[in-house]
Amino acid sequence: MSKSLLELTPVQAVACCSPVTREPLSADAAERIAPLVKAIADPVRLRLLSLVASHADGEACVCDLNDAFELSQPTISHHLKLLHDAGLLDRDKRGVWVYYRVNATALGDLATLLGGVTA
Amino acid sequence: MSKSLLELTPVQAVACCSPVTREPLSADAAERIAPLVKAIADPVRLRLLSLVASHADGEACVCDLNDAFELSQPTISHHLKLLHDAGLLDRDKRGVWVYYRVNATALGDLATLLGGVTA
DNA sequence: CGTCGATATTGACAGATCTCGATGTTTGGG
DNA sequence: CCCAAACATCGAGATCTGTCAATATCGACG
Repeated sequence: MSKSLLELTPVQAVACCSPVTREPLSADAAERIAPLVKAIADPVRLRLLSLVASHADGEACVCDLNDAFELSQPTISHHLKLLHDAGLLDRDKRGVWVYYRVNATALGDLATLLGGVTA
Repeated sequence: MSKSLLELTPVQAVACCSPVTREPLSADAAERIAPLVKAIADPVRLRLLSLVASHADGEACVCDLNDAFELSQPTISHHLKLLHDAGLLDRDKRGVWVYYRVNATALGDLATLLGGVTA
């Protein structure tokens, strides 16, 4: 992997912030938050997230996910990587198969950040 | 405006849906939700939203917003249009000035949709 | 070992997005 | 009227993104 181990995933960089509606976001904070939002700003990734989240046992095998779309395997792999890099999906390789599961904390933080209402 | 009056803004098309984590999102629903998320998937637009939301009286004049960025006036105008088209910002023209205010319901719906946790 | 099946990575291309300068539109004032 | 100021729209250029085919990697199993 080309990414430094010292780097934070977008979601880690965001967990600290108060809701967007409370006080003006600094340019710096906005630059850190945007990638996280971008990660879910795509119909395929929204469905992937949703599929994994609502799957039995809370996890889904890539093979299942591939079958749910009329897209090539590399394309699904690409989207999963983006979600994983953002910290929204955790990955678990067991044998030849790879299972993804939602990082609920990450999603929750993001929702709180946006909502402001949701305490 | 080139947009039909019968069309829904992204946020209107989304308000009906249950959280992403509850059940698999249909391809159709995902296509409707994604534009709304895209609308806030940019650092400038996140800051604009935040600036408007946290502004005194809950509204901000474009002139104030322009001054908060080192970007050209057309660029800010472009981003405000995207947020407005998504249904996240309401617009109110008074004389020569234009005031934007956050559509709290829209933001709340979006947060709920993502969080699932937040009831 | 050699092969096969499951994922990931790479390289390339089309289309979307962000930004700007130039220009248009609307409103209030002189 | 005509101008100036506030904001929007247009057109263009550079960069980013989604997708695929081809290929690499990695683990299981004869």
